[in-house]
Amino acid sequence: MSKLGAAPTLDDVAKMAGVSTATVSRCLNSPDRVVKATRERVQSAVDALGYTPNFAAQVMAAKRTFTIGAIIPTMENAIFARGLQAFQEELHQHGYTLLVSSSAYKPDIEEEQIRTLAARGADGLLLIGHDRDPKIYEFLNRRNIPTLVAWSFTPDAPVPSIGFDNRAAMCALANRVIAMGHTRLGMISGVSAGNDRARLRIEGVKDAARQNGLDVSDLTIIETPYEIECGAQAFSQLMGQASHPTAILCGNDVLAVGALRRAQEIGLRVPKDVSITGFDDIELARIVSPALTTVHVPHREMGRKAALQLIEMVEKQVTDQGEQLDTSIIEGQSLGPPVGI
Amino acid sequence: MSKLGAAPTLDDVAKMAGVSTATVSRCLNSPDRVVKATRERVQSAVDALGYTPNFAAQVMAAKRTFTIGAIIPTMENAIFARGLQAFQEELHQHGYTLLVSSSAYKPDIEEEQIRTLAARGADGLLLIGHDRDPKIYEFLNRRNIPTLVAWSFTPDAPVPSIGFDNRAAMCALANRVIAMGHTRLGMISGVSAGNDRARLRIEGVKDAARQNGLDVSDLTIIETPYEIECGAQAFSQLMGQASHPTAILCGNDVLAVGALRRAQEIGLRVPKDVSITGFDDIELARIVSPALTTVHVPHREMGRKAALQLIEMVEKQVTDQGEQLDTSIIEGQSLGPPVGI
DNA sequence: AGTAGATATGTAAGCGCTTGCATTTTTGAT
DNA sequence: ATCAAAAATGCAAGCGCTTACATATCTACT
Repeated sequence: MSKLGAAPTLDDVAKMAGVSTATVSRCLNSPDRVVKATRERVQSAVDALGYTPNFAAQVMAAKRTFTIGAIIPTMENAIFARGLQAFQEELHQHGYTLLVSSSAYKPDIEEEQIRTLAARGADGLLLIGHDRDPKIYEFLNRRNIPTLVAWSFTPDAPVPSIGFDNRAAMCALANRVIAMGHTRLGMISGVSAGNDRARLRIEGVKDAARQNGLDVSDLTIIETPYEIECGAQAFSQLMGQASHPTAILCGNDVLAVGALRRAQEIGLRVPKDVSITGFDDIELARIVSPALTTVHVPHREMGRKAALQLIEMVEKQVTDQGEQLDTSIIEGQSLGPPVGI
Repeated sequence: MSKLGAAPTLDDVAKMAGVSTATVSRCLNSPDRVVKATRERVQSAVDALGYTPNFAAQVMAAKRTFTIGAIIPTMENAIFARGLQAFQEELHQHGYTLLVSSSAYKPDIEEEQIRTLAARGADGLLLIGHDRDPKIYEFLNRRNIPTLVAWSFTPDAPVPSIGFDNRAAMCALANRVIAMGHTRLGMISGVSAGNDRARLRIEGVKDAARQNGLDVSDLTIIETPYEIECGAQAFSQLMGQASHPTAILCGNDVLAVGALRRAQEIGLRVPKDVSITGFDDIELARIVSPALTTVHVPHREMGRKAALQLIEMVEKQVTDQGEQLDTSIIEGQSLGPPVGI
């Protein structure tokens, strides 16, 4: 018997069952290669000892971890929660474990975490968005770690992606806003540096402006971290302008909720006095009143498909193109026609 | 040089730098035990090769992972997010990595995850609440894995805890409600089986009722999962009763938001027609209107202190009692005096 | 009964790292 | 210069597991 406080090992089980460690290992990993009587003897030794395989040792010997790493920008709000949950569930179905960490939208932290996950032997990696130092892609490539990007689909990026067209989605929403009669648009965007989703959503608004003959230079865009309070501040800033916008497109629902709250605080009626739109369609968007008009993103589907594709990449060593998912516009009550001028 | 696609090893670095693997290891782990010239030579080999230590091998050899595991009931809503974030930050400060998984409030999943984390060599574990199969505590004890419970403080439990007195906190809130003049109380609680927080909060409401001479058997309590929609349904159910409550205490803010939304959907004004209270003081509580009257829990402080204490348990092999934190009542606009009968 | 072929089990070589101990080199006091 | 003590480095034994290969045992025929 091993020392107290130390976990029982394969060896302990083997001794107790009167077989070799190889047999115990086989009982656990490919039971059909072991005759029933032995298997049962081993099983009861396992139970008696409360044996659990040592993960590190398994990894060393088998060179597989059945672990997938995911690095998301934040856990503080719900943007990634639903998609990640679905991702996790699908992984679990296939016998994989998910390791999550969040980078707080900081590129250097993300890089450190990618290295950590690599060191921990992640069989594959899920990252959010494409924008990052090319050296990271080199590293991943050299290490031969299958990597998939989610929340943003771009066909010819260094790694395949599964997501949606942020630019087109935001453009569609902006077109809807303009079709309502708005000509003075404002935008509260997330910080676009190193964030392709934010960058593309800005482009989408600009596309719509151009398509409708609006002057793009009239469009005021404020970039700010994805936090409710920041959305509120940006809203004040936009509305403080001499000729303030009649509709404000927000880079995501969190910012939109901040803007909405501030609007109500300063006595503006939404959408009567000002329209506000979001992006993502997180639960929050439907809870506030008026409910947000926003872009629905198929989070669960994205998470599930990302898991399936990543597993395929890991197991088959193939790399396909990825997949583009559709978004749709959710009609809330936060968008209406402009009143007066 | 090792095979392509394989990570460089200590050996590769050692060869390139012309030293032994022991020296390379020391360079990385206790640089002061190596003379400067050597250290620099090794460092450049490390850089040139893009070497990252293999985590599994480190764990096997050193028997330490510098990893702390945490199992929380859910990531779907924000209840644990802030506390966990603080926990993580503090761990990071001390060189530890956090491994999180969520059990979806299912005891068997939690047990499996505890075993998984143990197999992965977690140096310590953070669990939420005390209620679980005693066998789990035996297992943890046998394996000698320092464990701390958060979100609920109970002095004489199997493992130390850092949290607050759920019962007293809820009792204080209920007293406040009763002091407003409410006599017909309803409660929408989380599922109390295997959840001491939920159970104690129910007790807290009962305590307050008794203290004020109300008939406890009049108190209708509905148990339902912690989801917005469930809160909404429970609200309908409570208000459908012949003599419905004038104030509804919810087991947490998520349920309260569901109740609030349903109230508004069916045209009840809060707090004029019915008062609603929450628990936890998550961001959501302040966003809805009217803002919730709720119990503030010092999430960040709890997370931070949990990290510090757990690290101490891991490093010093000591086990102190834990700590009780204070809660306070946040005055929102969802609680008011009852109107009419 | 005898034997080829299949099936079950054992043997032992690593996987990449840390670390106690042995050895070599440096240091500094004589 | 000399030598003991201190500092730097090397050697090699594991850590607990998987798995290729070797060996033993069992089938089902002739």
